[in-house]
Formats: sequence, structure tokens, C-alpha cells
Amino acid sequence: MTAPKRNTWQREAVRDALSKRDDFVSAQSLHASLRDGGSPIGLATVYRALASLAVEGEADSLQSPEGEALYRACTMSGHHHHLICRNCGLTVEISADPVEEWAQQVASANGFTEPQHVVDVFGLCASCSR
Amino acid sequence: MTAPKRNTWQREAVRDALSKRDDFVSAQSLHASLRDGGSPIGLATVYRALASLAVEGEADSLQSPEGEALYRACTMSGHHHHLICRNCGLTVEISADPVEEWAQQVASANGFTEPQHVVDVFGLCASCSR
DNA sequence: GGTGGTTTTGACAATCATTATCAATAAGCA
DNA sequence: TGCTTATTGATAATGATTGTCAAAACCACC
Repeated sequence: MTAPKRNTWQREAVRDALSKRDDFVSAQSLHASLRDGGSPIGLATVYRALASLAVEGEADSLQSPEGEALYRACTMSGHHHHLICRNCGLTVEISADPVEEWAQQVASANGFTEPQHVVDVFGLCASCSR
Repeated sequence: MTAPKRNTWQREAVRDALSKRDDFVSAQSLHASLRDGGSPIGLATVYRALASLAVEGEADSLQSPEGEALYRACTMSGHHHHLICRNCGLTVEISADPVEEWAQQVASANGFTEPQHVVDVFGLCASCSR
């Protein structure tokens, strides 16, 4: 029933490259990194692999303020959010239980069902604050 | 010092068209509406007017999940967030004091300064839930 | 009301990220 | 090994957004 999936070195390369980064990256820049590292991987493949990883839950994605799609290999399993340095990109994974509850409450209080939410905090990390 | 700004019927038309909508709209669709209404306004002008209104605080903007920039004329002054129906676009403005505090705490707990945050809740409104 | 200096507009080209196309390639399996 | 089919990748296509720049409009000021 479920779509069969094959293991290719390309998908593995994207997974690896992503896990070596500790910040959010765009498909474009990840592709550039891979190419710089000598890999002949195609751009479209990087896009497909990232989208796939995101769907499978192996990567998190968010929209940069400029509208670019950014991806990150996350270590925290399950639902969580991010605290991102807007200068250097340093990213910290955070859980936000109070926010989860709040979102639920606000949604149902207004008659909304099936709430999802986008919650990300941007700031300047300790190093970049100086 | 501050840049002088002139009043043109175009800027006014965009302001009006935006305030007549109670949901988030893209520059493209707002331009289409204006054109349909008989206005000969140019697309680039709509983009510029919306960006300008957003900067001046007369409009709020957010990125759709697809990466499009969406705008809305908000009635609630000051900082607030949105509860948006992902089906029909119905939007409710909400304040989120608990979230503001939480964001502050999380940021400083991790050494981050000048926290900003993106908080939006998507769901299905009462009508669309049926 | 007319005038001039500047801002703003708008048609169009240019960018840039992302997606579709589709023939060639490579997984996984009998 | 050979076959079936998912995947790849070069390239074209799409679509939103921004840059360009001459023409038009705005706004004091006369």
C-alpha cells in the first residue's frame, strides 16, 4: 500500500550533509556544499530529498523571512520549536508545552478545529550579542 | 530627516482594497481584485504599497506555507497574532500574552537577546469544520 | 492658477527559488 | 543475470518578486 522507497547514495548524501550542519539551510546552499565537496548530485534531487525527509519527519522545515524554504536535521524527536540566531544562524531546539496548550485553547475558543501552529523565536545568540 | 511620502490615489486604493478584505491576501490577488474593479493600477505599485504599509505598521504580513507573502489590514493595534482558517482564510486577531512571556524566558534562558517571534495558528474554522 | 523639482508610477525585463519534464540510470527482486 | 519500476539529473517552465527608467503626478511655492 505504502509507496515503496529505494535507497540511493544521493538520498544518503543529503541526509549526511544536513546532519553535519547545525543550522537551517536552504536547498540551494546545501546543493552548493555537496557540489563543493565533490559530489555530482543534481539540484532537483536535493530538493526532492529534502522535501521527502521533511515529510518523513527526519528534518524540520521553516520559511525564512525572505520566503526561502530552510531545512534542518533535528535531534529532538516529536513536536518542537526553534530558537534561531538571526545573525549567525545558530539554532536551539526547544519544547513549548505552554504554547501547545495555549494554541489549543485559543483555537477551540474561536470554534477552530485541527489546530496547527508556526512558532519560532528569532534573536541574537550570546556570541552575536556582543 | 524621515523620508517624505506623497498621497497618491494608488496608495489609497491599495489601503482601501486591503481594508475591505478580512483575510490575508497576496499582492498578486489584491492586484487582480483592483483590476477587476476597474482600476488600472500597476502590479509593481501594489507590491510597493503593500511593503510600505507593512513597514508603517498599517498592515501585517506573513508568509504562507507556500512561501507567498500575504498581507492584511489589522484592526488590533500593537503586537498581536493570528488564527487563520486554512480552508477559507478567515482570520481572527488574537493577543497572546502567555506566549510573549514564554518567548522572552526561553530566549534569555539560552543567552539570546532581542527576541522576536513568529506565532501563527492555522486550523479549520467552525463553518469549514463541517 | 501656473511652475519646477522630486517622488511615484507602470510596463517590462531580470532574478531567483522551486517544480515539471522526460529520457537515461540504477535499485531491488525473481 | 535480467526485468520492472522508482529515481536521477539536465533543462525548461513556472511564478512571485524586484530592478529599471522614462513618463506622469504630487506638492509646495510663486
